[in-house]
Amino acid sequence: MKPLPGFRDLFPEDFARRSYLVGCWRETARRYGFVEFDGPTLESAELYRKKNSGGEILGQLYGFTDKGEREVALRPEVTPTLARMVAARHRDYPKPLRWFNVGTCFRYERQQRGRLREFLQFNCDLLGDSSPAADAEMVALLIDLLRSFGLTNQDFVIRLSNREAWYDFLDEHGVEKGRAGEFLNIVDKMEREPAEKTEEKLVPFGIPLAALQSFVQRAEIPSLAPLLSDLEARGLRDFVRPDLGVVRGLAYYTGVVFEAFALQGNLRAIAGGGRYDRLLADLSDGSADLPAIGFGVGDAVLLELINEVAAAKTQEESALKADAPVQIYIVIAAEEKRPAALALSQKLRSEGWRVAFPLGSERVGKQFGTAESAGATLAVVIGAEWPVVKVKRLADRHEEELAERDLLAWLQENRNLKAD
RNA sequence: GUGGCUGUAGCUCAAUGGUAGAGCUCCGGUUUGUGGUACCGGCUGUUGCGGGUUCGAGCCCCGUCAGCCACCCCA
Repeated sequence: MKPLPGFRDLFPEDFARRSYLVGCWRETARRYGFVEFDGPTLESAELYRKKNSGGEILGQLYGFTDKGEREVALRPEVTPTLARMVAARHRDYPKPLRWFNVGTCFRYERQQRGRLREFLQFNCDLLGDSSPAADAEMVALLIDLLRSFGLTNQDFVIRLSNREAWYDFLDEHGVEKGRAGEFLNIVDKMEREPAEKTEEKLVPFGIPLAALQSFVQRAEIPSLAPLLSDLEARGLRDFVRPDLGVVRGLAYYTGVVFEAFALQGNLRAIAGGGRYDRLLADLSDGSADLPAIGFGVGDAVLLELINEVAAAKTQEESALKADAPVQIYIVIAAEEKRPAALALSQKLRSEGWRVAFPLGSERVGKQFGTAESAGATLAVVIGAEWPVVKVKRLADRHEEELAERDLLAWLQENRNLKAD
Protein backbone atom coordinates (compact mmCIF):
# COMPACT_ATOMS: atom_id res chain seq x y z
CA MET A 1 0.00 0.00 0.00
CA LYS A 2 1.30 3.37 -0.97
CA PRO A 3 -0.19 6.81 -0.48
CA LEU A 4 -2.45 8.08 -3.26
CA PRO A 5 -0.78 9.92 -6.15
CA GLY A 6 0.16 13.42 -5.11
CA PHE A 7 -0.10 12.61 -1.41
CA ARG A 8 2.97 12.08 0.78
CA ASP A 9 3.90 10.21 3.92
CA LEU A 10 5.84 12.49 6.21
CA PHE A 11 8.47 10.45 8.03
CA PRO A 12 10.19 12.10 11.01
CA GLU A 13 13.00 13.56 8.91
CA ASP A 14 10.42 14.98 6.48
CA PHE A 15 8.31 16.30 9.29
CA ALA A 16 11.36 17.99 10.85
CA ARG A 17 11.90 19.93 7.62
CA ARG A 18 8.26 20.93 7.53
CA SER A 19 8.41 22.07 11.15
CA TYR A 20 11.40 24.24 10.33
CA LEU A 21 9.49 25.73 7.42
CA VAL A 22 6.38 26.41 9.45
CA GLY A 23 8.47 27.81 12.28
CA CYS A 24 9.98 30.43 9.97
CA TRP A 25 6.57 31.25 8.53
CA ARG A 26 5.04 31.86 11.95
CA GLU A 27 8.04 33.75 13.23
CA THR A 28 8.01 36.18 10.30
CA ALA A 29 4.25 36.69 10.33
CA ARG A 30 4.36 37.50 14.04
CA ARG A 31 7.15 39.99 13.52
CA TYR A 32 4.66 41.86 11.37
CA GLY A 33 1.94 41.68 13.99
CA PHE A 34 -0.11 38.98 12.30
CA VAL A 35 -2.32 36.52 14.16
CA GLU A 36 -3.04 32.95 13.15
CA PHE A 37 -6.43 31.51 12.28
CA ASP A 38 -7.78 28.43 10.57
CA GLY A 39 -10.95 27.30 8.89
CA PRO A 40 -12.47 24.06 7.62
CA THR A 41 -10.49 21.91 5.22
CA LEU A 42 -13.72 20.83 3.56
CA GLU A 43 -16.04 23.48 2.18
CA SER A 44 -19.16 23.69 0.10
CA ALA A 45 -18.09 23.61 -3.53
CA GLU A 46 -20.27 26.65 -4.02
CA LEU A 47 -17.77 28.76 -2.07
CA TYR A 48 -15.33 28.33 -4.94
CA ARG A 49 -17.83 28.52 -7.77
CA LYS A 50 -19.58 31.63 -6.53
CA LYS A 51 -18.17 34.49 -8.58
CA ASN A 52 -14.75 34.38 -7.00
CA SER A 53 -11.89 31.93 -7.39
CA GLY A 54 -12.77 31.30 -10.97
CA GLY A 55 -10.29 30.43 -13.64
CA GLU A 56 -8.39 27.20 -13.78
CA ILE A 57 -8.73 26.43 -10.12
CA LEU A 58 -12.29 25.24 -10.62
CA GLY A 59 -11.08 22.47 -12.89
CA GLN A 60 -8.69 21.38 -10.15
CA LEU A 61 -11.30 21.15 -7.41
CA TYR A 62 -10.93 18.03 -5.31
CA GLY A 63 -14.65 17.67 -4.92
CA PHE A 64 -17.31 15.04 -4.33
CA THR A 65 -20.86 14.58 -3.11
CA ASP A 66 -21.10 13.79 0.60
CA LYS A 67 -23.60 11.48 2.30
CA GLY A 68 -25.99 14.36 2.74
CA GLU A 69 -26.05 14.95 -1.03
CA ARG A 70 -24.00 18.13 -0.61
CA GLU A 71 -21.53 19.17 -3.26
CA VAL A 72 -18.33 19.65 -1.28
CA ALA A 73 -14.66 20.27 -2.07
CA LEU A 74 -11.40 20.09 -0.20
CA ARG A 75 -10.10 23.63 -0.13
CA PRO A 76 -7.80 24.47 -3.06
CA GLU A 77 -6.80 27.68 -1.26
CA VAL A 78 -7.84 29.43 1.93
CA THR A 79 -8.68 32.90 0.67
CA PRO A 80 -12.40 32.19 0.10
CA THR A 81 -12.63 30.66 3.57
CA LEU A 82 -10.87 33.69 5.04
CA ALA A 83 -13.15 36.04 3.15
CA ARG A 84 -16.22 34.24 4.46
CA MET A 85 -14.94 34.25 8.04
CA VAL A 86 -13.95 37.89 7.97
CA ALA A 87 -17.19 38.94 6.31
CA ALA A 88 -19.10 37.21 9.10
CA ARG A 89 -17.30 38.77 12.06
CA HIS A 90 -15.15 41.66 10.95
CA ARG A 91 -16.98 44.03 13.29
CA ASP A 92 -15.41 42.21 16.20
CA TYR A 93 -11.92 43.25 15.17
CA PRO A 94 -10.15 46.58 14.81
CA LYS A 95 -8.95 47.36 11.30
CA PRO A 96 -6.84 46.53 9.56
CA LEU A 97 -6.88 42.80 10.20
CA ARG A 98 -3.53 41.08 9.95
CA TRP A 99 -4.29 37.38 9.72
CA PHE A 100 -2.27 34.39 8.62
CA ASN A 101 -2.87 30.69 8.22
CA VAL A 102 -0.81 27.57 7.77
CA GLY A 103 -3.00 24.91 6.30
CA THR A 104 -3.32 21.95 4.01
CA CYS A 105 -4.80 22.58 0.59
CA PHE A 106 -5.79 20.21 -2.20
CA ARG A 107 -5.80 20.47 -5.95
CA TYR A 108 -6.61 17.63 -8.29
CA GLU A 109 -3.76 17.97 -10.75
CA ARG A 110 -1.17 15.68 -12.21
CA GLN A 111 1.70 15.72 -9.77
CA GLN A 112 5.23 16.80 -10.51
CA ARG A 113 8.24 17.95 -8.55
CA GLY A 114 7.09 20.81 -6.36
CA ARG A 115 3.46 20.22 -7.21
CA LEU A 116 1.34 17.81 -5.24
CA ARG A 117 -2.34 17.14 -4.76
CA GLU A 118 -2.05 17.77 -1.04
CA PHE A 119 0.26 20.54 0.06
CA LEU A 120 0.83 22.91 2.92
CA GLN A 121 0.30 26.57 2.25
CA PHE A 122 1.18 29.66 4.22
CA ASN A 123 -1.38 32.41 3.69
CA CYS A 124 -1.09 35.94 4.87
CA ASP A 125 -3.72 38.63 4.44
CA LEU A 126 -4.21 42.24 5.44
CA LEU A 127 -7.84 43.34 5.36
CA GLY A 128 -9.47 46.73 5.76
CA ASP A 129 -6.85 48.95 4.17
CA SER A 130 -6.66 49.69 0.46
CA SER A 131 -3.60 51.95 0.50
CA PRO A 132 -0.27 51.37 -1.24
CA ALA A 133 1.19 51.33 2.28
CA ALA A 134 -0.78 48.14 2.91
CA ASP A 135 0.46 46.71 -0.39
CA ALA A 136 4.03 47.51 0.61
CA GLU A 137 3.60 45.94 4.03
CA MET A 138 2.56 42.66 2.40
CA VAL A 139 5.31 42.67 -0.21
CA ALA A 140 7.84 43.45 2.54
CA LEU A 141 6.48 40.58 4.60
CA LEU A 142 6.88 38.21 1.69
CA ILE A 143 10.45 39.37 1.14
CA ASP A 144 11.33 38.94 4.81
CA LEU A 145 9.62 35.57 4.81
CA LEU A 146 11.90 34.32 2.05
CA ARG A 147 14.91 35.98 3.65
CA SER A 148 14.19 34.15 6.91
CA PHE A 149 15.29 30.98 5.12
CA GLY A 150 18.64 32.48 4.18
CA LEU A 151 17.54 33.37 0.65
CA THR A 152 18.74 36.64 -0.87
CA ASN A 153 17.95 38.83 -3.85
CA GLN A 154 20.41 36.64 -5.74
CA ASP A 155 18.01 33.77 -5.24
CA PHE A 156 14.57 35.26 -5.84
CA VAL A 157 12.76 38.30 -7.16
CA ILE A 158 9.25 39.61 -6.62
CA ARG A 159 7.58 40.55 -9.88
CA LEU A 160 5.12 43.37 -9.26
CA SER A 161 2.19 44.34 -11.37
CA ASN A 162 -1.15 46.09 -11.14
CA ARG A 163 -4.37 45.05 -12.80
CA GLU A 164 -5.55 48.66 -12.59
CA ALA A 165 -2.97 49.51 -15.23
CA TRP A 166 -4.56 46.94 -17.51
CA TYR A 167 -8.06 48.21 -16.84
CA ASP A 168 -6.86 51.67 -17.89
CA PHE A 169 -5.25 50.17 -20.97
CA LEU A 170 -8.51 48.49 -21.94
CA ASP A 171 -10.40 51.70 -21.32
CA GLU A 172 -8.12 53.57 -23.69
CA HIS A 173 -8.75 50.94 -26.35
CA GLY A 174 -12.49 51.06 -25.91
CA VAL A 175 -12.91 47.55 -24.52
CA GLU A 176 -15.84 47.13 -22.14
CA LYS A 177 -15.09 46.05 -18.57
CA GLY A 178 -16.89 42.75 -18.85
CA ARG A 179 -14.23 41.39 -21.17
CA ALA A 180 -11.30 42.23 -18.90
CA GLY A 181 -11.02 38.71 -17.52
CA GLU A 182 -10.77 37.18 -20.95
CA PHE A 183 -8.19 39.77 -21.94
CA LEU A 184 -6.04 39.32 -18.83
CA ASN A 185 -5.94 35.63 -19.61
CA ILE A 186 -4.25 36.47 -22.92
CA VAL A 187 -1.72 38.66 -21.13
CA ASP A 188 -1.09 35.92 -18.59
CA LYS A 189 -0.22 33.42 -21.32
CA MET A 190 1.62 35.87 -23.54
CA GLU A 191 5.13 35.13 -22.30
CA ARG A 192 4.64 31.40 -22.78
CA GLU A 193 3.02 31.45 -26.20
CA PRO A 194 4.32 32.30 -29.66
CA ALA A 195 3.58 35.88 -30.70
CA GLU A 196 1.38 34.73 -33.61
CA LYS A 197 -1.00 32.99 -31.26
CA THR A 198 -1.28 36.02 -28.99
CA GLU A 199 -1.86 38.21 -32.01
CA GLU A 200 -4.64 35.95 -33.18
CA LYS A 201 -6.34 36.03 -29.79
CA LEU A 202 -6.18 39.83 -29.76
CA VAL A 203 -8.17 40.19 -32.97
CA PRO A 204 -11.59 40.21 -31.24
CA PHE A 205 -10.36 43.05 -29.05
CA GLY A 206 -9.09 45.13 -31.97
CA ILE A 207 -5.80 45.63 -30.17
CA PRO A 208 -2.56 45.25 -32.13
CA LEU A 209 0.11 43.02 -30.62
CA ALA A 210 2.63 45.85 -30.79
CA ALA A 211 0.48 48.03 -28.55
CA LEU A 212 0.31 45.27 -25.96
CA GLN A 213 4.03 44.59 -26.12
CA SER A 214 5.06 48.20 -25.73
CA PHE A 215 2.66 48.56 -22.80
CA VAL A 216 4.21 45.59 -21.01
CA GLN A 217 7.71 46.82 -21.67
CA ARG A 218 7.31 50.45 -20.72
CA ALA A 219 9.63 51.61 -17.99
CA GLU A 220 7.32 53.72 -15.83
CA ILE A 221 4.24 52.31 -14.17
CA PRO A 222 2.60 55.23 -12.35
CA SER A 223 0.20 53.06 -10.37
CA LEU A 224 3.14 51.23 -8.77
CA ALA A 225 5.11 54.35 -7.84
CA PRO A 226 3.86 54.75 -4.24
CA LEU A 227 4.44 51.07 -3.54
CA LEU A 228 7.94 51.20 -4.97
CA SER A 229 8.96 54.29 -3.01
CA ASP A 230 7.66 52.67 0.18
CA LEU A 231 9.77 49.59 -0.49
CA GLU A 232 12.70 51.84 -1.34
CA ALA A 233 12.43 53.48 2.11
CA ARG A 234 12.48 50.03 3.68
CA GLY A 235 15.65 49.16 1.81
CA LEU A 236 13.83 46.44 -0.12
CA ARG A 237 13.78 47.95 -3.60
CA ASP A 238 16.37 45.45 -4.87
CA PHE A 239 14.04 42.56 -4.22
CA VAL A 240 11.29 43.64 -6.60
CA ARG A 241 10.90 44.13 -10.32
CA PRO A 242 7.90 45.88 -11.87
CA ASP A 243 6.49 43.64 -14.58
CA LEU A 244 3.06 44.16 -16.10
CA GLY A 245 3.26 40.71 -17.67
CA VAL A 246 2.16 39.27 -14.32
CA VAL A 247 -1.61 39.27 -13.93
CA ARG A 248 -2.26 36.03 -12.00
CA GLY A 249 -4.78 33.33 -12.78
CA LEU A 250 -7.34 33.86 -10.04
CA ALA A 251 -10.36 35.85 -11.10
CA TYR A 252 -10.88 37.84 -7.91
CA TYR A 253 -7.76 40.01 -8.03
CA THR A 254 -8.47 43.69 -8.52
CA GLY A 255 -5.29 45.79 -8.11
CA VAL A 256 -1.71 45.03 -7.25
CA VAL A 257 -0.65 41.47 -8.02
CA PHE A 258 2.75 39.91 -7.46
CA GLU A 259 4.69 36.68 -7.73
CA ALA A 260 7.97 35.49 -6.21
CA PHE A 261 10.22 33.66 -8.65
CA ALA A 262 13.38 31.68 -8.10
CA LEU A 263 16.22 33.17 -10.13
CA GLN A 264 18.03 29.89 -10.70
CA GLY A 265 16.82 26.52 -11.80
CA ASN A 266 13.48 26.04 -13.45
CA LEU A 267 11.25 26.13 -10.44
CA ARG A 268 7.87 27.66 -10.80
CA ALA A 269 6.54 30.57 -8.80
CA ILE A 270 7.41 30.25 -5.12
CA ALA A 271 4.66 32.54 -3.94
CA GLY A 272 1.89 34.64 -5.38
CA GLY A 273 -0.75 37.06 -4.30
CA GLY A 274 -2.54 40.30 -4.85
CA ARG A 275 -5.28 42.67 -3.94
CA TYR A 276 -8.88 41.47 -3.90
CA ASP A 277 -10.98 44.44 -2.89
CA ARG A 278 -14.37 43.05 -3.89
CA LEU A 279 -14.22 39.43 -2.77
CA LEU A 280 -15.64 40.02 0.70
CA ALA A 281 -18.52 42.09 -0.62
CA ASP A 282 -19.23 39.49 -3.31
CA LEU A 283 -19.22 36.58 -0.91
CA SER A 284 -21.37 38.35 1.65
CA ASP A 285 -23.74 39.93 -0.87
CA GLY A 286 -22.56 43.34 0.20
CA SER A 287 -23.00 43.02 3.95
CA ALA A 288 -19.27 43.23 4.49
CA ASP A 289 -17.20 45.38 2.22
CA LEU A 290 -13.51 45.31 3.09
CA PRO A 291 -10.57 45.82 0.77
CA ALA A 292 -7.92 43.14 1.16
CA ILE A 293 -4.55 41.98 -0.03
CA GLY A 294 -2.80 38.71 0.59
CA PHE A 295 -0.47 36.04 -0.72
CA GLY A 296 0.20 32.34 -0.44
CA VAL A 297 3.39 30.30 -0.29
CA GLY A 298 3.53 26.56 -0.83
CA ASP A 299 5.74 24.17 1.09
CA ALA A 300 6.88 21.92 -1.76
CA VAL A 301 8.50 24.54 -3.98
CA LEU A 302 10.13 26.30 -1.05
CA LEU A 303 11.67 23.06 0.23
CA GLU A 304 13.05 22.37 -3.25
CA LEU A 305 14.49 25.86 -3.44
CA ILE A 306 16.17 25.55 -0.04
CA ASN A 307 17.82 22.36 -1.28
CA GLU A 308 19.26 24.23 -4.24
CA VAL A 309 20.62 27.28 -2.43
CA ALA A 310 23.72 26.38 -0.42
CA ALA A 311 23.35 29.11 2.22
CA ALA A 312 19.70 28.25 2.78
CA LYS A 313 20.50 24.54 3.03
CA THR A 314 23.25 25.20 5.55
CA GLN A 315 20.91 27.31 7.66
CA GLU A 316 18.26 24.62 7.56
CA GLU A 317 20.70 21.92 8.56
CA SER A 318 21.99 23.83 11.55
CA ALA A 319 18.42 24.57 12.61
CA LEU A 320 17.53 20.89 12.34
CA LYS A 321 20.64 19.92 14.26
CA ALA A 322 19.77 22.34 17.04
CA ASP A 323 16.35 20.70 17.16
CA ALA A 324 17.78 17.19 17.54
CA PRO A 325 15.48 14.64 19.15
CA VAL A 326 17.78 14.14 22.14
CA GLN A 327 19.94 16.66 23.97
CA ILE A 328 21.20 14.53 26.85
CA TYR A 329 21.73 10.80 26.62
CA ILE A 330 22.11 8.96 29.88
CA VAL A 331 24.60 6.13 29.58
CA ILE A 332 23.94 3.38 32.07
CA ALA A 333 27.36 1.84 32.63
CA ALA A 334 26.33 -0.22 35.63
CA GLU A 335 22.94 -1.83 35.31
CA GLU A 336 22.41 -1.84 39.09
CA LYS A 337 22.41 1.97 38.97
CA ARG A 338 19.41 2.03 36.61
CA PRO A 339 17.06 3.34 39.34
CA ALA A 340 19.38 6.33 39.80
CA ALA A 341 19.45 6.85 36.03
CA LEU A 342 15.66 6.74 35.87
CA ALA A 343 15.38 9.29 38.66
CA LEU A 344 17.90 11.56 36.97
CA SER A 345 16.26 11.36 33.57
CA GLN A 346 12.87 12.35 34.99
CA LYS A 347 14.47 15.23 36.85
CA LEU A 348 16.22 16.51 33.74
CA ARG A 349 13.06 16.12 31.68
CA SER A 350 11.09 18.15 34.19
CA GLU A 351 13.68 20.88 33.69
CA GLY A 352 12.88 20.85 30.00
CA TRP A 353 15.77 18.84 28.61
CA ARG A 354 15.20 16.26 25.91
CA VAL A 355 16.52 13.09 27.48
CA ALA A 356 16.85 9.46 26.44
CA PHE A 357 18.54 6.34 27.82
CA PRO A 358 18.73 2.64 26.91
CA LEU A 359 15.59 0.72 27.83
CA GLY A 360 17.54 -2.47 28.42
CA SER A 361 21.05 -3.50 29.34
CA GLU A 362 23.42 -2.47 26.57
CA ARG A 363 27.14 -2.24 25.94
CA VAL A 364 28.51 1.19 26.84
CA GLY A 365 30.04 1.61 23.41
CA LYS A 366 26.71 0.99 21.78
CA GLN A 367 25.05 3.49 24.07
CA PHE A 368 27.45 6.18 22.93
CA GLY A 369 26.65 5.30 19.36
CA THR A 370 22.95 5.66 20.07
CA ALA A 371 23.59 9.01 21.76
CA GLU A 372 25.53 10.15 18.73
CA SER A 373 22.94 9.17 16.15
CA ALA A 374 20.14 10.74 18.19
CA GLY A 375 21.96 14.05 17.92
CA ALA A 376 22.66 14.37 21.66
CA THR A 377 25.01 17.13 22.75
CA LEU A 378 25.86 15.55 26.10
CA ALA A 379 26.18 12.09 27.54
CA VAL A 380 25.85 11.58 31.28
CA VAL A 381 27.46 8.34 32.44
CA ILE A 382 25.89 6.67 35.47
CA GLY A 383 28.03 3.89 36.87
CA ALA A 384 29.78 2.41 39.86
CA GLU A 385 31.14 5.77 40.96
CA TRP A 386 27.60 7.04 41.65
CA PRO A 387 26.72 9.55 43.09
CA VAL A 388 29.54 10.93 41.03
CA VAL A 389 28.64 11.13 37.34
CA LYS A 390 30.61 11.82 34.19
CA VAL A 391 29.42 14.45 31.74
CA LYS A 392 30.80 14.18 28.27
CA ARG A 393 30.46 16.58 25.36
CA LEU A 394 29.97 14.35 22.35
CA ALA A 395 31.33 16.89 19.89
CA ASP A 396 34.86 17.20 21.30
CA ARG A 397 34.85 14.14 23.60
CA HIS A 398 35.68 16.32 26.58
CA GLU A 399 34.62 14.60 29.79
CA GLU A 400 34.48 15.75 33.39
CA GLU A 401 33.33 14.25 36.65
CA LEU A 402 30.98 15.91 39.07
CA ALA A 403 28.58 15.05 41.85
CA GLU A 404 25.09 14.23 40.62
CA ARG A 405 23.64 16.95 42.89
CA ASP A 406 25.76 19.53 41.04
CA LEU A 407 24.61 18.41 37.61
CA LEU A 408 21.66 20.80 37.24
CA ALA A 409 23.84 23.74 38.26
CA TRP A 410 26.47 22.62 35.78
CA LEU A 411 23.84 22.45 33.05
CA GLN A 412 22.67 25.96 33.97
CA GLU A 413 26.17 27.28 33.48
CA ASN A 414 26.42 25.48 30.18
CA ARG A 415 23.00 26.52 29.04
CA ASN A 416 24.33 27.34 25.62
CA LEU A 417 24.41 23.62 25.01
CA LYS A 418 20.66 23.49 25.31
CA ALA A 419 19.59 24.21 21.80
CA ASP A 420 16.04 25.44 21.70
C1' G B 1 -6.14 16.11 -19.22
C1' U B 2 -1.87 15.33 -23.53
C1' G B 3 3.04 13.47 -24.81
C1' G B 4 8.02 11.23 -23.66
C1' C B 5 11.22 8.36 -20.30
C1' U B 6 11.57 4.92 -16.22
C1' G B 7 9.97 0.78 -12.74
C1' U B 8 15.08 -5.23 -9.77
C1' A B 9 16.36 -5.76 -1.61
C1' G B 10 14.40 -0.27 2.93
C1' C B 11 17.92 3.17 -0.44
C1' U B 12 21.40 3.64 -4.97
C1' C B 13 22.08 0.43 -8.83
C1' A B 14 24.21 -4.38 -11.56
C1' A B 15 22.76 -8.98 -14.13
C1' U B 16 25.06 -11.09 -23.89
C1' G B 17 16.91 -14.46 -23.51
C1' G B 18 19.70 -19.44 -19.58
C1' U B 19 20.23 -20.78 -11.41
C1' A B 20 18.71 -12.63 -9.33
C1' G B 21 23.94 -9.78 -7.32
C1' A B 22 26.82 -5.57 -5.11
C1' G B 23 27.32 -1.16 -2.17
C1' C B 24 24.85 1.61 1.54
C1' U B 25 21.25 1.39 5.53
C1' C B 26 19.57 -1.75 9.43
C1' C B 27 20.62 -5.74 13.19
C1' G B 28 24.51 -8.63 15.77
C1' G B 29 29.72 -9.26 16.80
C1' U B 30 35.40 -7.87 17.07
C1' U B 31 36.36 -11.22 25.19
C1' U B 32 32.40 -7.99 28.98
C1' G B 33 32.65 1.10 31.42
C1' U B 34 33.43 5.27 26.26
C1' G B 35 30.82 6.89 20.16
C1' G B 36 31.09 8.90 13.97
C1' U B 37 36.54 5.39 10.45
C1' A B 38 38.05 -0.42 10.07
C1' C B 39 37.03 -5.79 10.10
C1' C B 40 33.56 -10.22 10.53
C1' G B 41 28.61 -12.05 10.32
C1' G B 42 23.20 -11.71 9.47
C1' C B 43 18.11 -10.17 7.50
C1' U B 44 15.30 -8.58 3.27
C1' G B 45 13.16 -9.72 -3.23
C1' U B 46 6.12 -12.91 -5.88
C1' U B 47 12.38 -8.22 -10.59
C1' G B 48 5.36 -2.66 -9.83
C1' C B 49 0.94 -5.65 -11.42
C1' G B 50 -1.67 -8.70 -15.36
C1' G B 51 -1.40 -11.08 -19.89
C1' G B 52 1.47 -12.72 -24.38
C1' U B 53 5.89 -14.71 -27.37
C1' U B 54 9.62 -18.61 -26.13
C1' C B 55 12.14 -25.00 -24.37
C1' G B 56 13.24 -20.85 -21.05
C1' A B 57 11.53 -13.68 -19.73
C1' G B 58 14.35 -9.10 -14.87
C1' C B 59 15.54 -8.66 -20.23
C1' C B 60 11.15 -9.05 -26.05
C1' C B 61 5.56 -7.58 -27.04
C1' C B 62 0.61 -5.66 -25.19
C1' G B 63 -2.17 -3.70 -21.24
C1' U B 64 -2.37 -1.48 -16.48
C1' C B 65 -0.63 1.14 -12.21
C1' A B 66 3.07 4.28 -10.23
C1' G B 67 7.18 7.76 -10.54
C1' C B 68 10.03 11.44 -13.26
C1' C B 69 10.20 15.19 -17.25
C1' A B 70 7.72 18.48 -20.72
C1' C B 71 2.88 20.70 -21.87
C1' C B 72 -1.08 22.81 -18.93
C1' C B 73 -1.25 25.58 -14.69
C1' C B 74 0.04 26.91 -10.08
C1' A B 75 2.18 26.77 -4.17
